[in-house]
Amino acid sequence: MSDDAQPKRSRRSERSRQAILEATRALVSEVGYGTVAIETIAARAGVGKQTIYRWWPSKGAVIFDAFLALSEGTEGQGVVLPDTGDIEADLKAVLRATAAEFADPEFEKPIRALNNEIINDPGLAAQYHEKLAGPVDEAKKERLRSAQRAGQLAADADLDLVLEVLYAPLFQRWLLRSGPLTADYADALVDATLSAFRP
Amino acid sequence: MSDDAQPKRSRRSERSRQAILEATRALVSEVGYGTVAIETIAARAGVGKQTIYRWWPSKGAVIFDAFLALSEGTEGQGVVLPDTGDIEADLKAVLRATAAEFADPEFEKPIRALNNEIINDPGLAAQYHEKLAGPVDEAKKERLRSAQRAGQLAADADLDLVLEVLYAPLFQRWLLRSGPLTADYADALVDATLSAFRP
Amino acid sequence: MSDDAQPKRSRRSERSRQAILEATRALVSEVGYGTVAIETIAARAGVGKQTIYRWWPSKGAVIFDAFLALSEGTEGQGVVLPDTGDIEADLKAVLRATAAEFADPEFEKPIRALNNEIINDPGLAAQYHEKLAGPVDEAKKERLRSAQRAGQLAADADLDLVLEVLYAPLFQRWLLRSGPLTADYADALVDATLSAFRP
Amino acid sequence: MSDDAQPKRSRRSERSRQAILEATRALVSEVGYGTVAIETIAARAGVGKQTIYRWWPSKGAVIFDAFLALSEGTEGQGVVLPDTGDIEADLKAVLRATAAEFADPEFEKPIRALNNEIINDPGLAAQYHEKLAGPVDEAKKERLRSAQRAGQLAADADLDLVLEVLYAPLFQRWLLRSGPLTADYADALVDATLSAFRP
DNA sequence: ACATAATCGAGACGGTACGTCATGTCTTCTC
DNA sequence: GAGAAGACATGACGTACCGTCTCGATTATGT
Repeated sequence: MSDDAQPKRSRRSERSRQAILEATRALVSEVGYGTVAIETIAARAGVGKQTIYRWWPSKGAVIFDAFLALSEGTEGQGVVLPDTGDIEADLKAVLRATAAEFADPEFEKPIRALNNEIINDPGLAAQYHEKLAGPVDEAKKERLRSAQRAGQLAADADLDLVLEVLYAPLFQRWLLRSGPLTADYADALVDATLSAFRP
Repeated sequence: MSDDAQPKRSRRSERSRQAILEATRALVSEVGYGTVAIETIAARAGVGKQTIYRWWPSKGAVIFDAFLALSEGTEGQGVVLPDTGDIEADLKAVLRATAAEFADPEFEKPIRALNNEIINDPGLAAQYHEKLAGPVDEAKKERLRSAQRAGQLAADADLDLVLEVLYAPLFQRWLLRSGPLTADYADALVDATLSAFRP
Repeated sequence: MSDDAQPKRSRRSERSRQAILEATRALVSEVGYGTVAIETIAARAGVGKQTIYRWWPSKGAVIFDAFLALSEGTEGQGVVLPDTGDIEADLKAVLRATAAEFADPEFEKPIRALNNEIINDPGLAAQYHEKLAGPVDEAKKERLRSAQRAGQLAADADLDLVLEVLYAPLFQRWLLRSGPLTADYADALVDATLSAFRP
Repeated sequence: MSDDAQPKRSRRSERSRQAILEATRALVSEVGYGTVAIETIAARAGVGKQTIYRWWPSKGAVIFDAFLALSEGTEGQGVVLPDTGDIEADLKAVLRATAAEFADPEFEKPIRALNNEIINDPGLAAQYHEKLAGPVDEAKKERLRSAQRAGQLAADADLDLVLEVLYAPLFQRWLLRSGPLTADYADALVDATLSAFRP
């Protein structure tokens, strides 16, 4: 997508790349996924259409890269979850925050746009897991491992499964709009999960 | 969606309606969601475009109705889950079947198309919960209630939550392609869920 | 190009057709041939591009039709050349007028555009001879026949050849800009032609 | 066109210049005028686009130069027409040869391309008359002068006019495809011309 | 003999127009 | 009067070239 193998080899214009990603981010927030046209992105970025087609294979790839660049800037080099020693409290804090983020109408359109791309393009899904979800999940699993060491979680629990039981219901509710994303709901999910994977 | 209050009042052609829904189903299976054009549906159904626009507000609504009609035909009037008295065995059977269905490439495109509509259109989401998910979920909850009565599940468990913990991880794996949908995985989900909501 | 075989059969919009031809005429006069874009014609005519592509196979065909329609309107049903009985005087009058028309910068761009199309498209050339040049040439030949009857022109002269000897030098001078188009030059051409085909 | 006053001053690559003209000639023959793109010429010539833009002001200029170079190579330093003492026979031979050349489909596209440039670009037209048509016309007029001296042509005939009456009808027939270019036609033109300018 | 600057190949860039496709509306004619 | 057929204005698609603009990498002098 955005190769950095031989960084000096390409004559690609960094200026244009940034402008395109920035315009994409703005437009996705404004009008949502389906309505974003490549022509509009190009116009907004002050760039020829060909410059987009030259470097990205599809609209989805541009949108994905826009988010990728955003998160790269945001995270710095790593994500760490709070570790107060109380796994229940820590998870509830994190899950409540996630629920709140999902509930924020501000994030609605961009996150939906991103998910739309991932859902319909296996290639982007792979990228998503590698570049975006992967590091975050690893941080979460690190916190769970700490809980295992503290005897708050079964030592033999499959941490990927734990994460799914914890987060998938929240994600599904948000995606399918099948229920409210309240703090209570977040708490209930943590309770259920910890109950399922008790030592 | 397209139902009138007075069912006999409309001069609508049932013949055309069926042809449209059938053509929609076929085309979604063949080419996937994004590529289905209303023009193509009309041509395939041997119907004027206006006949589609007259009765459905959007492409999503047509696709949704196509599935709705399908399931109405399939279900007859109700869904019942097996009840051997062993909730664990019954759930594993059901969840394995669901996992297998998701894994079947035959169902891939239509189900993804349906979800696509639901995800991006709140109105369709509501319809989905009312007409499609609702009855099925009710059947599942009936089986869970039976388990509660049998003392295999906490009497005060929130059955909606139980269903989410059970199904959402499977749904998410499929949607985001984040992992394989094996029978073992289905079993693990049942185990975790029952462990979480043990009496 | 513009079939009139079954006039009632087509659902074609006469309004759009006229608007397109009118816009084409205007644009050709304004910017010349090479610069006229189909997009611009469509925009000026308040018409979708597809409406142009639906009815004309090429830009050249549109331009040609624009002129065709113009001349159909102009001519009414026939062209007649003056016949004072003096072929030399009559031809000089006509040829001077033609030279003056060619020299008029106002007609420069449109006529060059038309010739451009004819030169590069054999199909349009055929149409040109049938619909535009044909009737005019016939009128000219009628005058020549009158001169033959009056004994001012060889009775066995090939009238097509006479017309070519008379007009082609003028046309070539104009097209290749190889010399001035004066009244004297027109006179000299008439003299040479009459001299060549004297009885 | 691209010649400098001081021939040794320029660091221009003769190799590239030749490659460009050669590629242009080949492409014009293959695809005709309208379709030749500068990008294609550059690619075919193995040359950067800028090298073309640096030395020629327009596509027309390149095409024109391609022909100019060709004819310079062909002619050597001068053109001479046959002079057997019989002007009629000599002209018929020459005009038949010209008609045959025009009729040769091999020459169709290149000559049409050249004329296209000349017709639409006054600057190129001037160059054409000076560099290409001029010398040839001078040779033709030299033969006509010889005929005048031999009393086969009016001594006061305007030789430019004679040439036009002789050649323009042929040129026009070819350009507008208004008739066949036969040997008989060539003969008829010579007859008419000589008849017009008899002493 | 070599530094130095013009020229070269390559090709990315912001653009314009292309010809195609699908949208949703409107019109015409048929059953 | 609903329906099939399909023309219409609109507007995005992805492609082809335009003419300009860097990029190193050769040349080819002219001190």
